[in-house]
Amino acid sequence: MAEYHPQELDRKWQAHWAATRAFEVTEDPSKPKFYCLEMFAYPSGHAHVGHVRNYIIGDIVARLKRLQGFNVLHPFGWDAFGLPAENAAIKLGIHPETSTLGNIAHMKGQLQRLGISYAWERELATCLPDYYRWNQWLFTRMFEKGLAYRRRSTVNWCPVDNTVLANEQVIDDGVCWRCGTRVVQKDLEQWFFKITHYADDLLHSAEGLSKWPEKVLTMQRNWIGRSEGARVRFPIQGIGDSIEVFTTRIDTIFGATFMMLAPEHGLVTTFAKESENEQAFLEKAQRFRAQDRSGRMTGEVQKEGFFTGRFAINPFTNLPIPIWVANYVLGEYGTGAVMGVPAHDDRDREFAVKYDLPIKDVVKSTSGEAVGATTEGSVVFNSGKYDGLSCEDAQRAITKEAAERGIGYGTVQFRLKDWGISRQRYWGTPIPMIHCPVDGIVPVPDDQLPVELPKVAEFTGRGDSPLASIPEFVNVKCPKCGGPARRETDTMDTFVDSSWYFYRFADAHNDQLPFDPKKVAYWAPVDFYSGGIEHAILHLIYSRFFSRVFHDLGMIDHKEPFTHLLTQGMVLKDGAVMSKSKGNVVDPDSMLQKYGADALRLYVMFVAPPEKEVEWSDSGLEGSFRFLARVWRIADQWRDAATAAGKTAIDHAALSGAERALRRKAHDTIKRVTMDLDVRQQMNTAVSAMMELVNELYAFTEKGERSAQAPRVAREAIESVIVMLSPFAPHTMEELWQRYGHADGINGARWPGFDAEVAKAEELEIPVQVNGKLRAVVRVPPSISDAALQQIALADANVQTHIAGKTPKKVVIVKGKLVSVVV
RNA sequence: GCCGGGGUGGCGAAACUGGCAGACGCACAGGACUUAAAAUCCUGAGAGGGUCACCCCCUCGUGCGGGUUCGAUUCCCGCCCCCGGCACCA
Repeated sequence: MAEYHPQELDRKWQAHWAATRAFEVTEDPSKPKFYCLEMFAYPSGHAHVGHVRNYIIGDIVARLKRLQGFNVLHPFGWDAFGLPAENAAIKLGIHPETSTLGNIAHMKGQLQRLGISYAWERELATCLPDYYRWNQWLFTRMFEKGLAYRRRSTVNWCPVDNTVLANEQVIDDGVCWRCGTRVVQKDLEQWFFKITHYADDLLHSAEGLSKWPEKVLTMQRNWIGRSEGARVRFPIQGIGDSIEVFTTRIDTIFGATFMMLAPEHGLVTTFAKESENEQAFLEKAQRFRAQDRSGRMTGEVQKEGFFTGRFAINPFTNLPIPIWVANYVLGEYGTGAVMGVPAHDDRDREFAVKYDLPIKDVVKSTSGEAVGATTEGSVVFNSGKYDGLSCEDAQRAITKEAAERGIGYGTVQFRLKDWGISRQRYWGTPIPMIHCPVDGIVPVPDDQLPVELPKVAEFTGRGDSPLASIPEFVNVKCPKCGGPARRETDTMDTFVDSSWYFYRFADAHNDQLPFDPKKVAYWAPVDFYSGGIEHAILHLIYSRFFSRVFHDLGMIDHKEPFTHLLTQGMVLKDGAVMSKSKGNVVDPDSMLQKYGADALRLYVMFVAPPEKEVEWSDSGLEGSFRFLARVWRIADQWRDAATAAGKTAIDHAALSGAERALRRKAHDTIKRVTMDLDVRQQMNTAVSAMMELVNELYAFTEKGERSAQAPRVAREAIESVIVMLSPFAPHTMEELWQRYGHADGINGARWPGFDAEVAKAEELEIPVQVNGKLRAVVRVPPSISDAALQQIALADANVQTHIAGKTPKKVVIVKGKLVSVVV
């Protein structure tokens, strides 16, 4: 009897897979392709079981698809740029490259010890020049197309990390997403990607992402935030200028009794100059701006404002209305100015009541009552010739008039903003631009790429871009005029790196282009993508943006990069997400030493559906180990007889009852597991189905009557389990497969098929209800007629008791399912 | 406030199209094996009750209250609670 020693099997088969390059692939047009990908990893140093769950999920899918005959691309890489490495350099004096490459080596070892079937030859790390040069290449393409541009803008500045943060990186109450410090405002020249160019497409194409979680799509829709409305210009009384507002409620424009500017609005300084006390005016506006990110987002801040001294003319009533500066008007949304309609907007009402501004009702319900902010079943009044129109009709008609008069137009406004990508940091992709006093901004020519990161020795943590303090880096010749010029010293947001790495995997070593379009055409889009829900907006919108950019560059023919998205649930320990600081991290390596890789893999798949959060349980892991040992033992017990029995056809009719039952269970299990994995994506129930079959095998071995064909039937059942379980427990199953006489390795095996006839039950157990309550279960052959079934059901003693001599009013028979008697 | 997802035994969960609620596992209990224990194999178990010698039988039970239906964890209406996201976007 062979003992089950999983650690030995882990070593043996991992060495075998590496030696035979078992998971390396090339394009093969004769086979259907499957691109299986897990979100690549930030090399923090150590992966805990919360991280590895994702890789295990992906590996189950990859191995399953291989068994089903697909040519499977399953690569892995490293999101290797980023702040933590640079912060460590400042603190500990270790160069980011040293720590990053060290962390990568360690984590790669962890993944290999789990037996994840990656095509390691395609491994990439974004911090290496042969990757980030293509960020730079793409940046210059986007610059040429006007998709990358520079502008001065107010940015979120983290005083601890000394860097600009994207709006998306400012979380909760206006704090830095990494360090939790309160963000302040600062004006800087910044590079932007024009993601808003694709806002409508990103929104509408989301409808077609049928295999994405609804939750993610909703988050993206909210993020893009499309609003239909109109822009209208209000002339300023006394000067030739005007103020443009955006509104979704132009039907209420006759009720606009004041106007508000965001504190950032360009006219604020103009109005300040003509005020009595310019200094005080500007200070008040400045105070509002400071509230901006911090207080304003929590809703704690009260609505506040002050009168500018100027009036605008409502172009529809022709009445003058006061222009105020208000703290609740956002500078970066719409035009930074809004019309105040206190009767039909809750916020404006609050403001008007506070400052005693006039309130004029212009919308009422069809029955004449006051309506607040609703449009449904409402009509406008007090609105001149538009009186009596529904809100929707009034919107159309008033927009039309505004357009005809040349003072406005219907438009669509998005909440989505262009993506600021400049970072004043060292450990990122240098932005490939040169500032020339003669030629202005000049892109670095392709043949001078990559712009390599210099190996600076000192990290001071000062606020400036570290690259700015390296003269050899900064001082260059202008590519156009050859004169002295300065290099751009900012680096790119690391989300740039992760927005297209999945295409690079299709052609990871190309040194002419980011990828060969033909290779990407074969592999892309990604068929199965899994990762954390925390990337629902940022990474997954940016990637959709980049795929559109590549599409418009003519390099790919699809627009959506990920066909099927799975957001895996976190693994909790003691009710909390695992983290080093909480000290509740479960280290996969210690689990591997105790139970082997397969038990861990099986456990995380069995404990719950993949998208669900789970609480870590040592005894649950032990249970999975017990199951694998059980499979091992039953396979070992039958091995000699089963392999001797060969693979001759089974004479089903000649089997004993117990053998037929086992065979039925085996075929039914294949059916269930195939459905669960393929159609329903429910790995946990697939595992429990296999557990049932193994239990049945034990019962059969213990006491089933056997014919000469018993070993043949056992072999069929056991080999089915070996193959179906191999994605979950590849090391153990490879070993058993070999022990059952297969020299070719389980990679060469085929997913088992099932015989629907054999899988069918020989006898059905039909529940019988009387007045909706279960009263009996009758055993009948599947071929039974309704009439015969009814007769048997009614003949049952307990059924008779509950019918109590009455005549059934109705008998419902659902074929193969149940009999329901109504009396 | 708005949007999304949930609420089923002691615990993780399952129930596919409206058809035997709780598969499978964990923990627990009992038995076999053992000098003993561990491991292993087998058995039991939603709660309550009846007959209790057994086979069985009955009532209740999927957050709460209604409804549709022969029949509801599943569909409809109205609530409660939990988790996640968004939140002055005009």
